[in-house]
Amino acid sequence: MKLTKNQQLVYEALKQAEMPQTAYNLLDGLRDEGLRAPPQIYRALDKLLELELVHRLESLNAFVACAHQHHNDGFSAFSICNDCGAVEEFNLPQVSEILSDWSSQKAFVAETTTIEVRGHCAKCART
Amino acid sequence: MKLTKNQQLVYEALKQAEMPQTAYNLLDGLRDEGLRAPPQIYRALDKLLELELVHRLESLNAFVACAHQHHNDGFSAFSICNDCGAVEEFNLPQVSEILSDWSSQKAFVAETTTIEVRGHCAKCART
DNA sequence: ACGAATTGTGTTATGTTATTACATATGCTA
DNA sequence: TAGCATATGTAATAACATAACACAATTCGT
Ligand SMILES: [Zn+2]
Ligand SMILES: [Zn+2]
Ligand SMILES: [Zn+2]
Ligand SMILES: [Zn+2]
Repeated sequence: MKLTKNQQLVYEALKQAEMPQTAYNLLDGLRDEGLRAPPQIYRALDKLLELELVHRLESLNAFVACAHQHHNDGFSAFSICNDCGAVEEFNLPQVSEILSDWSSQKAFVAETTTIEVRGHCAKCART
Repeated sequence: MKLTKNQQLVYEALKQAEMPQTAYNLLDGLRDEGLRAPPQIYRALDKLLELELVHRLESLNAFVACAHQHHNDGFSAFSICNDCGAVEEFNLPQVSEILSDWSSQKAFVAETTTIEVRGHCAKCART
């Protein structure tokens, strides 16, 4: 799967970043590369989300590169520290399983499932 | 627990509504009651969220009244139809359990956990 | 009952996030 | 090489959320 220039720029920027980035963060960081307007960022993000190379953190309005090799099941789960902003992506097959079962029962056709656990990371909780 | 006038207005509006409402939807609906500016809505919502009488649907930037009697575990889960916008709140204790275990292992202190399953409801998927 | 502290309110202005609309360009394929 | 789908650049605008300030109401200890 070949990414276009803007898609690569945004993807690389997200992989470099150690923290979630908003669209406007990304835009600021990529001005030198010639990106100048929000749609350029959002369009690249749309494609990357579709490919699941990137996830959107709904509760932060921010984006991260997928921490795993590549998945295409539409499931993602994160813990997010309210103090330092650290984010960790995790995968709990049991949870996916239970949610799939629930969907089947309800005849709901799931496309994407997002889990966001907000609180305090080990480091911040210690203080 | 006693709600103030604005909090009651917003809460009632959300309970009446059969669909998730954005803050600006609520504002429009409550102009006749004297509410005129976004902060009045957002402040009421903040309080209602804190009491968990209301939930925020992160992926929609919208709000719903809690479908359950009252819970205070910070945990909520929804299915959201991308076609008709219908939302269903559900509760899967097993999932809460697994996520709690994961948090414990990671020494992550969870405050609120949100699950949003997006896709197509039974009715919309049939067509 | 009094004053202080806290909480809620009303309002204006502003900040942040995301999309619409339209013109142009690029790459593929019939 | 014409047509089509996809990508890009740009300006303008829409949608969502908060900051800051003045004032009113409520709570609580004395
Ligand atoms: Zn991932
Ligand atoms: Zn932290
Ligand atoms: Zn609830
Ligand atoms: Zn539906």
